Amino acid sequence: MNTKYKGFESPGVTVDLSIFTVNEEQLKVMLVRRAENPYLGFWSLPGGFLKIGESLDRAAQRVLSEKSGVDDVYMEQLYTFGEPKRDPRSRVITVAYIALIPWQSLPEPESEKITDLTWTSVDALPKLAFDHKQILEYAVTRLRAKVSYSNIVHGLMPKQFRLSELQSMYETIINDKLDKRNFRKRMLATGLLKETGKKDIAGAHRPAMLYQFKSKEIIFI
Amino acid sequence: MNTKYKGFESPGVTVDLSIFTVNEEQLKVMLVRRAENPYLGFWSLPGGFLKIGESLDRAAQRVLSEKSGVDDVYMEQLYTFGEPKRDPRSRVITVAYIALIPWQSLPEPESEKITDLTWTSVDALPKLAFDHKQILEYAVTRLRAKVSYSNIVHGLMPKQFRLSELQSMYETIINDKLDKRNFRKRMLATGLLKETGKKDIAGAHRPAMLYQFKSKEIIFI
DNA sequence: CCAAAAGTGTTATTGATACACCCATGC
DNA sequence: GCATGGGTGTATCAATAACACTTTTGG
Repeated sequence: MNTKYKGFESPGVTVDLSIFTVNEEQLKVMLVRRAENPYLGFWSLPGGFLKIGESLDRAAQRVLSEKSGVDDVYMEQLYTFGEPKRDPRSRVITVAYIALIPWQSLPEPESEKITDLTWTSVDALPKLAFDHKQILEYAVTRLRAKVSYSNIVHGLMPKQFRLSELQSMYETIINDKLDKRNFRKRMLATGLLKETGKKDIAGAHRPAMLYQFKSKEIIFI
Repeated sequence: MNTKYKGFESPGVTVDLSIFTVNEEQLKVMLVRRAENPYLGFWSLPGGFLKIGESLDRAAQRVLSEKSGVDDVYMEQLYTFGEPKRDPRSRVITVAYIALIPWQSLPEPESEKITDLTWTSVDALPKLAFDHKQILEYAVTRLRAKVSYSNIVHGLMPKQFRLSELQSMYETIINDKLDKRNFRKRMLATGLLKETGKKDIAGAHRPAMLYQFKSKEIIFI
């Protein structure tokens, strides 16, 4: 039931998050299984109602933190979806956000929760509740576009990484191969990276220099 | 007063529009004078409450049409602003839109309305109600950015125009001078324009070819 | 003939792309 | 010594930027 506000019926307001990570060379998104109607049992984007004293960003942070157990990750508002019939119960508009979490930052899942939360490749999505498929497609489009004109991948990388890992991150998201020499040249030319002095000695091969981003800033390139 | 929805108090939802036009080589935005509290008498962005059966886009269209008398112009969602204190009465979130209207498409203002609606240069803004200054700054930033990587200026041009008028439009928005030869070369190279065959013979100078956009599509360049 | 805006090409610079081999390590 | 990934430079091509004069008209 919607209620009157200043003579206008007031819609419900939610936030919904497309929380991305990259693992096993796949772009994955967090889905949660709905525990109530409508769409009981369907997978959906994590979300929740806006609390009355809470900013939109803060509501998104709250949902992120509740579901992922992490905080202090890259997040941005995506778009606001407000078709009248998008929620069959009553009028609900949703402010969609994108969040990025490095796979290495995710806490181990508690085994009991494992059936109602999952990380799914964006190329193998199940049926989703509401208009969440549309929202997610929009989020993936934005993410893919932004990768090519910003250093937004920062939000998906661990603190320290090899350049080959960074390249793999780009390749996974844009779904294309890049030239190694050109990639390294371009990345180092941005001046956004610094060597850590450490070397990664895992594996039977020449050790790799580890890099990190100089700053958290997301910059258009 | 906000009211409960599913156990959550539900905020009010409005749409607010930054409606731009260009005239006298200035980027101008429509402001309306508030006729009620809060901010009685202040200038503000045109806006209104979302009606319960209405999509967000449609609400924005309605406001646009009511205030400007035009329809069928370029419009896009900008961002959703939801700080808890942005409206002193109670919780209201607003979905902001950008709209572009060619100056030539605007109907003549009726003289009685002239005191509560104005087109103001974005470089000479009065104090605005609510957080409308912040919203408008964000809108201007988006518009300026988008001009350089899309043909969004289409939304501000009349049906037919000289290339020098198109160049002037770009220069006004990005607030910089462009090289005439390079500009014309680049514009024609996009393939988005076509000659109309007509010539503009106004003024004591060589007549100019008139061009128009082949399609309404906004394209990233 | 003068003022005003229209129209037009070439060169230099910069950035993007294509491409193949040697290096350091673990086993 | 071999398999694995790390690391490096040059040549070509494409896009962008800089730059000045002639043309057509009205008055």
